[in-house]
Amino acid sequence: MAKPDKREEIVKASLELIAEQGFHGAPMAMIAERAGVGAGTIYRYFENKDVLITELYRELEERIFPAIQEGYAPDKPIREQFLHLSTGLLKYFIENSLDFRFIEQFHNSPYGVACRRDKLMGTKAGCDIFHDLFEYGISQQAMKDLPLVIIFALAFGPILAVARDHILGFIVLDEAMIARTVEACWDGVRR
Amino acid sequence: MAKPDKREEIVKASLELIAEQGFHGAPMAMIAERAGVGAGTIYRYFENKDVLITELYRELEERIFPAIQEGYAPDKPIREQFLHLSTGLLKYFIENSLDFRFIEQFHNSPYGVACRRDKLMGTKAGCDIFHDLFEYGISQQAMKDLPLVIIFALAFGPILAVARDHILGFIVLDEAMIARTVEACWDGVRR
DNA sequence: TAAAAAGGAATGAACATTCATTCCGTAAAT
DNA sequence: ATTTACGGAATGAATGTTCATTCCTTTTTA
Repeated sequence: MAKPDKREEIVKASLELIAEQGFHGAPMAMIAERAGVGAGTIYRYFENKDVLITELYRELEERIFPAIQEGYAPDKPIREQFLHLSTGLLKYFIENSLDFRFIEQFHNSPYGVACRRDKLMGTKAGCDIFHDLFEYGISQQAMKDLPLVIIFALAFGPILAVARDHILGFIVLDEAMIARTVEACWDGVRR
Repeated sequence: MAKPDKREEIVKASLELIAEQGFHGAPMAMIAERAGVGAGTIYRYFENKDVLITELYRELEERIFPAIQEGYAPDKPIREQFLHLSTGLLKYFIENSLDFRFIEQFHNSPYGVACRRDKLMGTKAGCDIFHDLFEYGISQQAMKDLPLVIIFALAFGPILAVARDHILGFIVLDEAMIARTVEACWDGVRR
């Protein structure tokens, strides 16, 4: 239990500190302290800080995509599917604000650009569900015939912005407001 | 002419370096070098790096808002006004990608949060045109009756995402595509 | 008791900022 | 007209701080 335990503590401490303070409010020494380990110990589990951060991001993705697919029914109408996935994503971010904050930091950093590129080029898995849904939606004329990148922007742009506003305390999103927001996103992409 | 010249060089160098490399690819020494001044000279014009960055942001805002108001006609229908302003914003970002990249960096940093807070609280000027338009649009039942923060998210979320994708080279936005994207944003906010 | 793991002080690189000095244009003095 | 004095602008080497990373010692495990 000792070994995986420490690793986990380190990852958790990194997530918290980076989410709360940004990359630069999270020096290795502080991560070590919060994780309750020595500074050198981190390097037994992660080659360097970059690897730690990249690994953390990977682990978050692995949590998120299964979570939002909960109860996903690929046979329902496109609109329903869209609402289901988008609502799931927004709720996940609201309920796991540390994850959201970290991911935002990550995307707005040198790491993030390479990652985005991989994703769009299809090199990387993860957004596949959305990717497939959008392609299907367009082919069925249920959604606007725009490049996928733009559909992604129309769908996720507002979701991320709203999640940010909620987490920063600029607004309180209850069930109803979440539903109305996601509906509005659908209005943006639907034909 | 000598005095404003140096200051301007410093601001320009900062914009370029921060936009291209992020805050951390822009040490003061490098800014000084690119500006063609000594490292100490920067401190004759700006108290410290924070002040330099904040000042730079302020100057950018002063350029942007007038630019997108070009030809704005407050008597046209709400839809037209929305399309005009949003198109202007998107085009500005595409044509001034350094500005866009810097602003994104800024918003995703400790500076940015305080700034957003000020904006939403109405403490800060700038978004007034949008603010007013949205409030009017809602009151006229032309736009969805959602909190302003959410309307902002629906309108600007996609615009910023699309500008980012264009600048990173994931897509090429021509006139037609810009128009279709902005129309889609309108679909998101309109009743 | 040997090997693996953990610890944390020591190291050195990167950085923002400072400050003693130089430079240069203007103006007073001769 | 030439020299001298002055003051603010500019400079960049020096400083002190903050980190990521290393390395050697101590502790735990097998």
